[in-house]
Amino acid sequence: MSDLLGRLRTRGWRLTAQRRVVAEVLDGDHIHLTADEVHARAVRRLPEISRATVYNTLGELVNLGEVAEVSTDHRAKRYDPNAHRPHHHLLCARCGAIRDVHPVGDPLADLPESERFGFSVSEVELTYRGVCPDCAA
Amino acid sequence: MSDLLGRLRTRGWRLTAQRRVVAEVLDGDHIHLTADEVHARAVRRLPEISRATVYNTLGELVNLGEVAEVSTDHRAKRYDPNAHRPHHHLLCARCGAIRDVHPVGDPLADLPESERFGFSVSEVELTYRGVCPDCAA
DNA sequence: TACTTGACTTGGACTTCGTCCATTGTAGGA
DNA sequence: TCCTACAATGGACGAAGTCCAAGTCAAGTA
Repeated sequence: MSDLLGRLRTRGWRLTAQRRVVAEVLDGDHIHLTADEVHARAVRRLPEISRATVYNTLGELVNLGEVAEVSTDHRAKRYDPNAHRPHHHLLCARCGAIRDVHPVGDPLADLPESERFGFSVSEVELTYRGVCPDCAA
Repeated sequence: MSDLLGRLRTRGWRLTAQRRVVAEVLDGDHIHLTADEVHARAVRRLPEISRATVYNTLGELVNLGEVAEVSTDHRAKRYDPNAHRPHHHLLCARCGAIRDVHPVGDPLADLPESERFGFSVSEVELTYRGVCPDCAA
């Protein structure tokens, strides 16, 4: 995620105050925010920024592969700035907390040809569910 | 899923026309329906059934472990009556089609203790994404 | 069989998350 | 500095899902 802005500029991204702020918010250690949380934090730095712009910008960042969307069932989608290092997610069924995890092995290789039904499979998403230490206490 | 109704009755479920219809709809080969699709099909058999009842009933079936919820990112949740035989999903990024698949190996075992961060992990959900033969054509 | 009661259903209002669009603003090249 | 195509705005809209007060009914009891 570092030097995200530089990378985007070379791809022809027009650099506006709003986009800069959204990128900065994601770049913090506030990981896995919802769009509304991103908006709330963005507003602290740029009070006039609109929800629509936050959604637009997040959508573009996802398309560009700079940010990953995570659907957790816990209502709103979350945005994960750690899109460059492949990883999966571990989430707490009680409070919705998310952690990035790195399982060993390659789940893609575990899907035999006979189980692919003619699909060209390109991606795997692995979500572990459990109870986090705080909620277990 | 067979004899679902019998199983539910022994668990103290009150058997109403509405619940019976929802169970029947899921029991068909129409797999992975959204709540609205379930409602649409239920209405064909029982015109007065309300959306709220469909949502309630689906929620109960999920709690009882008879039906699994699948979040596909493609907007609405889908309901999978095949909850008794563990499996994962393969879905088409273009049209949203879903298939049940059975990868080899156990992804739970692939998450080392050091990557569990104190969570008690109990479940894994594995989603393969790709393009189905129809959409590739 | 009729009665009773607590569980179930209803439908409409409401909430949340997200998209759309016409208008206004502005980044960055000439 | 000026132009213009791209971006931002905000308010209306839409889809998915939840909530609730009032009415209904399954099934246990007599």
